[in-house]
Amino acid sequence: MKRTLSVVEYSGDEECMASIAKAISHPVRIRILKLLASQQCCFTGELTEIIPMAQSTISQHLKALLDSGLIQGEINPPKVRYCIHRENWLKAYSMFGGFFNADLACRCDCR
Amino acid sequence: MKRTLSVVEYSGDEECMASIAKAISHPVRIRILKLLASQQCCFTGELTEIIPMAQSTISQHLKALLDSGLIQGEINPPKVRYCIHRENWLKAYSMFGGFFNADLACRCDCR
DNA sequence: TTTATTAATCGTATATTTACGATGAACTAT
DNA sequence: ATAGTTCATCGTAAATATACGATTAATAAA
Repeated sequence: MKRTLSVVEYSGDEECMASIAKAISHPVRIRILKLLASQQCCFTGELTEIIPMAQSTISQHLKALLDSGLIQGEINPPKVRYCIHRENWLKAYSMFGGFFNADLACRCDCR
Repeated sequence: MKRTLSVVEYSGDEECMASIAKAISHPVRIRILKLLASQQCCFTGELTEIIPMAQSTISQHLKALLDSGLIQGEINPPKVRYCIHRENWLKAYSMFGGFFNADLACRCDCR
């Protein structure tokens, strides 16, 4: 992309919110998170049985979730066990909670 | 994209979460929402003064936010006034709140 | 009527995302 | 050693996202 205007600088919070939002911006990643969170399959390979997608695609989505910090993986040869990353999950909870807090929601008088 | 496997079906909730997450998956859209929510510039043109990006790009991001339902626009010629969409904002609040609810966060015993 | 202002939309270039199959690495079991 | 299992990574094709400048549409002001 051309960027002839000055590059916009964002705050750490803005970058962080955006990157977590991006991690959950695909329905299959939401499903994976729900499955992990509800403990239906902390053990991994099950995901590829439950979700009708190529194994490589699931793996790619898991990597995206790992990179976001929302999950963690534990190698348990030859399997890998994925879990919600509790600490970051709670951070996300408060971050989104703060962002969508009702008090912030438009104090203006449009309609 | 090739899709030789069966197409994955998602729930309405999954689709909805994902589409709102996608709307806030770019830091400039988060900034716009914060500006609107904090009432610093409900009146629009100010955004293009505050944010160093081409007017067409800002407009494009506003459209994305409109499509997500998180904001609404009121034509007030020759200007347009944007606002948080209160009702959908509250929906998003409870949706994300429910999703990231601490109780769901990994009941498994990894580490 | 002409000109100015505001904001959307068009056209376009580039980057990123998403999906797949194929392959490779790490480890188990035979 | 050989074969099997599990999962990540590579290569690639197609779709989508992101940025820009140019243009257009709608309205107000002159």
